[in-house]
Order: sequence, then structure tokens, then C-alpha cells
Amino acid sequence: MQFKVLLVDDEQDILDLLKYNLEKEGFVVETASNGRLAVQAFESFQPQLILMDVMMPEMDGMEACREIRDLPHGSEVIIAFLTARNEDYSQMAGFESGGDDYIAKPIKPRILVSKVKAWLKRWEQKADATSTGIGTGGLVIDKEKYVVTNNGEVFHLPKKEFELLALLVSAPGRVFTREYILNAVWGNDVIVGDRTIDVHIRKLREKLGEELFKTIKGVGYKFEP
Amino acid sequence: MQFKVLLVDDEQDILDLLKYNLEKEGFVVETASNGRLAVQAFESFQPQLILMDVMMPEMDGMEACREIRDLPHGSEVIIAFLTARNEDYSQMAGFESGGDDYIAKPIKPRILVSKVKAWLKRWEQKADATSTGIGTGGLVIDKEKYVVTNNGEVFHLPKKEFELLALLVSAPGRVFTREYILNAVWGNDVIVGDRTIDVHIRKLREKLGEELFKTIKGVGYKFEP
DNA sequence: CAATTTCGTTAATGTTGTCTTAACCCTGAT
DNA sequence: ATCAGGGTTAAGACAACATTAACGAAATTG
Repeated sequence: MQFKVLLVDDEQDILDLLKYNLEKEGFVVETASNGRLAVQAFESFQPQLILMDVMMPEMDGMEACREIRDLPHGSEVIIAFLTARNEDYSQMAGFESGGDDYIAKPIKPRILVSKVKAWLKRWEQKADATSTGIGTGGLVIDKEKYVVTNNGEVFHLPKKEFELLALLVSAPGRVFTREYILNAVWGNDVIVGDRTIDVHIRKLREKLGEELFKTIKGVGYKFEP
Repeated sequence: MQFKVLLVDDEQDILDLLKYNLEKEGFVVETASNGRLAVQAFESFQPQLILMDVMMPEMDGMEACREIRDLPHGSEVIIAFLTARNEDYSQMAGFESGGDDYIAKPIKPRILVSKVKAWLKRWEQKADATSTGIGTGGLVIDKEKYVVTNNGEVFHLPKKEFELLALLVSAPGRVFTREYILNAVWGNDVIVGDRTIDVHIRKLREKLGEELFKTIKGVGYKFEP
């Protein structure tokens, strides 16, 4: 698969440098010199990854980020900011506007390439996760965002509940014994009472639907769409 | 049967420790020091179980897992990850890449051995489940899902009934004595009255068909399609 | 860093399905 | 006819699970 990267910066030198290094690695690269152009380029180019400077004329990186997030497919692209070291304020604001990650200037090509690879790997996983979720009957588990969507309704499940759900859904129909669940979700050596699992199952049933989680007495639990 | 285990870790110390403990229990063990070698070793060694560190040079555990899953027989092997405690992200990502289970570092030999035994038991069941279902004339027993299908109709049998059925169906036509059934389903030391078996047979006949279970007076019972 | 909320776990109690038994019935062999 | 071996039924005992509330620990918030 060909990965498409959109570079956004107002300095042509930086654009050239990054473009050269990324194309050498086989990525398809386009560039834009400010936020407004970046939004346009996103729509026509549909990249998987956007690398964007925070400070730019016309429209800054954070504003562009917000606009892109509101476009079709805008929530699927990974947006990473280029930022001067120790620019802590921009870090905070960047996360607020929906940025996924950061890379500090000055940018070293080796580091950039390895980070880009990591981001795109993450993008692939994300695609995996969503396609996995579909087909389990309206239930989508986003392991990246720690969010569960059931028939359009969004839930923020606590950690243990989420992990228990992820385990059960990982093999719909299969019965998981209590022992197995304890090992997988709680760990090999953690000791918790038997009722703990019940309570978590109950919470899942409450939030997602009673009928989805079946009890097999004396054996364990299973998830069934 | 000889069980083959493939260990994958970049620390020789850990490999030695685990190898020693597993071989002491009678398992056949091979080792690999990174993901790439693990994939090769899988092809030549064909283990039933792979124990693999998540973080390794060359190719990490999750990537190796994905590659193995795509190879012939790659979906049959059980892959378990070694993971640092509280490394939750790796837990989630591991499930995504098709890992079956986890064991937390630091690894205690006793726990490891018991978990390995459990995994291999599961592997046997998996093999059982797929081969048993076929050829028994419209009756399919799925031990993983704890479900019985008879001519398309699905039944959720209680534990004892299910186990009794599984036993009888495991050798169609063969007669099982009452004593044998008691040992297999109830256990050597549990004492129950003679009528208990009758009642369970009765329930199976009720649900699945009178004619499937034949009584051989003075001997025992048999299943016949 | 105090105040507040959210999580994870447990204990206590309620509920239900499953297992077992007891009592009685049936059948065929001797 | 008698009796051994099994069949049938329903009721009770029991283990397994469900539910609720409450507590401390952890994370958030002001």
C-alpha cells in the first residue's frame, strides 16, 4: 500500500528537506505552505498523515487541525505537529485541537522517518480495529481511543470493563472461563474474589445490553451479538 | 504426545531459564532471539505454542505474530506474549495482532509451567472440537462455544449433560460402562447414586432424540447416529 | 493540595439453574 | 411370578451466579 503524507510549513527549505527524505523511503508526499492550503490539499489528496507546523501565516496549524477534523474522513487522518522544543503551550493547545502527536524541531531526518513509520503503522492498526469492530453486530471497539460504540451510542468504559469487553469480543461465541478471564484481564498473580468478575459483567450488561453477555453456569461467560 | 514450544526473547538469560523449566516438564523446546528468526523457526519446527516477548530487535513480537498468522498452519498455533506488568497498551495491541494470551514479567517458573500446560490443554481441545463435529451425522459439539447443534437446531446444555454427551459422541457406537462414565464425567472420588446417570441420559434423549442413545442392559450406554 | 468524583473490589443477601435423590413404574429374562 | 436393571417424574438441596450497597484507593478537579 502506498502511504500519502501531507507536509505543511511556511519555510520552503523545511518542506524540501522533509519531502526528499520521505520520498526516499517510498512515501507519496505533497506540500502546502499554510493552513488554508493545507485544508484544501487534505480534501483533494486524502493523506493518511499530516505533518504540520504550528506557527504559520494565513491560518495556524491548530486552526487548520480543527477544520480538518470536521471534514469527511477528517477524524481518520493522523495529524502531527512540528514544534520548537520546550514550546509547552503549543503542546497543550495542539492536543486540544485534536492533534495526535508531536515532533520537535530541529528535525533529524532519521528520527522523522522512523516516527512517520510508527504513525503509519498506527494508522493501519486503527483501520484494522474499526474493520474488526464491524460485523460483531453494531458494536465497535476502538482500542486506540479506549472508546466503545454500540449502535451509534458512544461509551467511555473504565479500564477493567473495557479490557474485559475487548477480551470477550475478541472471540464472539467462545466461552471464557473465570480463570482465563482473571489471567487475561487481571494478571497471573493478582488475586481478586470471584464476585469481581460478576460485577464487571453486570456493568457491561447494563451499558451495552443484557442479552449480549451469556452466562454458562459452571463454565464461564461469552459474548454473542 | 510430545508438545513443542518455541521461545522467543532477545535476552539469553530468560531463554535459558524458561527452556530449562519447560524441558524439565517434558516439553520439546526451541528458541529464537528475535521476531524474524521466530518466523523461520515456526516454519521448520511447527510448535503448538509460541511464547514471545513483545519488545525485540529486528522484528517485534506483534509484527512476528501477524506474519505467523498468515503462514500455513499459522492460525492453529497458540501465541502468548511475555509482557511487562501494567503495559496495558501492549495488551490491547497484542490482541489486535492475533495474540492469544499473556504472561506478565517477572516470570515465575511454577506459574509459567502451569500456564503452558493450560495452553496446551486448550490446544488439544481446539483440535478435538474441530474434528469431533464432523461426521457424527448432523450433530455438532462445539467445546469452545459450549454449544450443541443438531440438524441446525442449537442447544445450550448444562455442564454435566454437555460433558456426558461429549463423552458418548467422542466414540460413536462404542459402549461406555456406568463406571467409566462416572469416572470421566463426575470424577473418581465423587459418589453419586446410580439413577443420576439415567436422569441425564433421559434429558439428552428428550432434547436431541430418543433413538440416538442406546441402552445396553447390564453394560452401559452408547451413542449412535 | 484539599475537595470531589470515579473506579475497583468486597461483603452481604437474593435469585436461579443445575444436580441429585427418592419414590414409583416398566420391561424382559429366568 | 419374580426380580434385576433400567426408566420416569418431580421435588428439594445445593452451588453458582446476580444484585446492591458501601468502602477505600486512585484519579480529577477547583
